[in-house]
Amino acid sequence: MSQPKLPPMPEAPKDPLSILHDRFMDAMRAVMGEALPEGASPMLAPSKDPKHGDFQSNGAMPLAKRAGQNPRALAEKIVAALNIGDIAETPEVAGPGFINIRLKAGALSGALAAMDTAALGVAPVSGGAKPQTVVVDLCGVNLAKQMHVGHIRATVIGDALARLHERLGWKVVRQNHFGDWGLPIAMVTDAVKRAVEGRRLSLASLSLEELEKMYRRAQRDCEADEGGLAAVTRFGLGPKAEAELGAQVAGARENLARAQAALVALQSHEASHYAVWKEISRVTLAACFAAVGRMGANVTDEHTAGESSYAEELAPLVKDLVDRGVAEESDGALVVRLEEFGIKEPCIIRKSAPKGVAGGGAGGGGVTGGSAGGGFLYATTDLAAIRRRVQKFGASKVVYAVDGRQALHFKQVFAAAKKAGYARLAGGGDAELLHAWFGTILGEDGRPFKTRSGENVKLADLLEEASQRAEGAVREKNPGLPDAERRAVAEAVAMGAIKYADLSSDRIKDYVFSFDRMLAFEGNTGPYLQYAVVRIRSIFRKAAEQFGAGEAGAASSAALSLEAPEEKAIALELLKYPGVLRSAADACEPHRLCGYLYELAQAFSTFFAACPVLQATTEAQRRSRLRLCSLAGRVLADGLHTIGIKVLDRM
RNA sequence: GUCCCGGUAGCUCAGUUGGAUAGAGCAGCCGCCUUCUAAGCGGCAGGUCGGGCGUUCGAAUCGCCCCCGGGACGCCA
Repeated sequence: MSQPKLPPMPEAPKDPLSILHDRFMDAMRAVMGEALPEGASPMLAPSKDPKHGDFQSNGAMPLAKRAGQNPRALAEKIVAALNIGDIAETPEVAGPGFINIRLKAGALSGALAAMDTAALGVAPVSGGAKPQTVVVDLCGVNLAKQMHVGHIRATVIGDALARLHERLGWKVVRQNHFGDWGLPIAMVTDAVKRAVEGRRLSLASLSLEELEKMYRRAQRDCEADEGGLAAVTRFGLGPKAEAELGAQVAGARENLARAQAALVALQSHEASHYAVWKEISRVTLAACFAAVGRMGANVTDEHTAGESSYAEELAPLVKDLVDRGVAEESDGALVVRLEEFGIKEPCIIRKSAPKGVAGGGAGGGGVTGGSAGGGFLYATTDLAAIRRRVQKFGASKVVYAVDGRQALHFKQVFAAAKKAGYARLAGGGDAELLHAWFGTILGEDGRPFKTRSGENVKLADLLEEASQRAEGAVREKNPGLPDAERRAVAEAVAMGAIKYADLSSDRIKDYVFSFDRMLAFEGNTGPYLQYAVVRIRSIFRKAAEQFGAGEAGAASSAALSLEAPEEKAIALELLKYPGVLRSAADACEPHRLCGYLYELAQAFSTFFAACPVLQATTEAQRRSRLRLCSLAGRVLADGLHTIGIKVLDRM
């Protein structure tokens, strides 16, 4: 068959959209000459309604507005100057100045064949040069605490953003910013250490449940009810109340003092404290990696950088900021002022000196930070992290998958880092610092998702429940599956359902968590997408049975004929893939990819119902359709992999 | 009080630098399995895009003012 002549394609094939874009720019320049404004664009987009062709250009209208011309007349002029006869029919001008373009059948199949490569038409961002580095901050667990629903988003969104960048050829460094340092950590370390010494606890068999209880208790035991005591004394509520509160306050003060001593011991790596802390850390992370691994997120020990790993850097960092005049004193605290960034609230990097005991805070700077001030704060650690990520890891982009409530904090830290020069790139300019924030997971009552008793829902429990529910569903829908495969399928379906529910809506919004909806397996869900892949793979199994093992191979180079509207619709959908990936990564919005994959799956399902593949009327049609199935299947599988969802052969 | 984010069909959500008749899914109703997995497909019905004013050929989208909900606001992380 005669393929249309396309412009030379050295590396990645040019998709019809970028070809059209170039030709339109030429035509617009020809029509407007010098008057063509700087950022002018043909504003090409896929048409929403097939009646309006395959693509439309909306650029003539704004152009006419700025030039004070009649939009329709300008559109006509652009069309007259347009040279796209090789790939498209003569465009029509419609309405106030829309230009509708219909591709020639050969151009569509040619473009589709061009993207039928291992890379699926996706060119690496670096364009063959040395890949750029992006750091993705994700997961964010805390020592001695179980993961709960709140960690789903930081993990799943962060992992998806990392995968998106990897897919586009970035070098990705994942960083699990582990909350393993500071006074609260010292409290629980001290409590565990004493329990072990008192033989009430065995270090060898610590469980995270126990640790979490001890963490809460230790914190409570350090909270002195000073206000209560003052009130009791002032209002003379009796010696008994006074004595009870007095004892509470005295005990709390003692506990606090001991925790502060423990912090000092930890900072100097004193052996007995350090060993206990290390073991608590190990137990916490083991549980974290188990849960995260079950979800298929790639977060392990090598991606984990505890706050403790920055402890030694904080005092020199603060000194550096003071020496260079970046930080200044304010009410006894050290702050970086950010008015020049339009931020009123300064970034506090060291507390004012406490009246009584020294120490405390994230870094416990009261000890290592010298006598001039109090402890460091989490902003201090985050500044050190930016410095490490940009200057040591070489990141030109740092993405934080962290709860939206920290938006102001990150605004401050990003600005402070730039002011301090910690985000400066080797080649000049600052690294891009991006807070890819997300909203809260809500229960079906519209309030933050909690158990009936008001506790946080444990991540591990939630994953297990999803898996159980999915297994029931799989048993019902496909009773023929062997036990082992059924469990594997249920597991993949359950995790896919949870992750897709999280990724498929705009991350910035809160979303309502519902097992029933995500596991209904209907409509816009993870299982629907997995199912589309399963149906495609099933076709290929049957093809091998009916036509021999070589059939798939024969189809892979078959001529594509896109006659049925359902075939054409898939083709147009497939061609969007590279652009969607790029836009999702640029905006750090995985839901753009999810929406696309859902539309592709829908296009496939419609095709599946309308166009017999194995029962096609001719061998040529069968092979063309098989090739279309193959492409759809590979894009779906690639896209699902890119958002971290497993693909199955059967379900 | 200041600032940030939301408000789109009964419910859950999409809606690309302003573009054509605002789209899906669920729930409801009507069809479709002797043919590749019906976890599917086709169709019907469902909307003052929170409200108002403005900008213009054109506004869910941009500007201003309100209303409602959530969140953050210097020594917690």
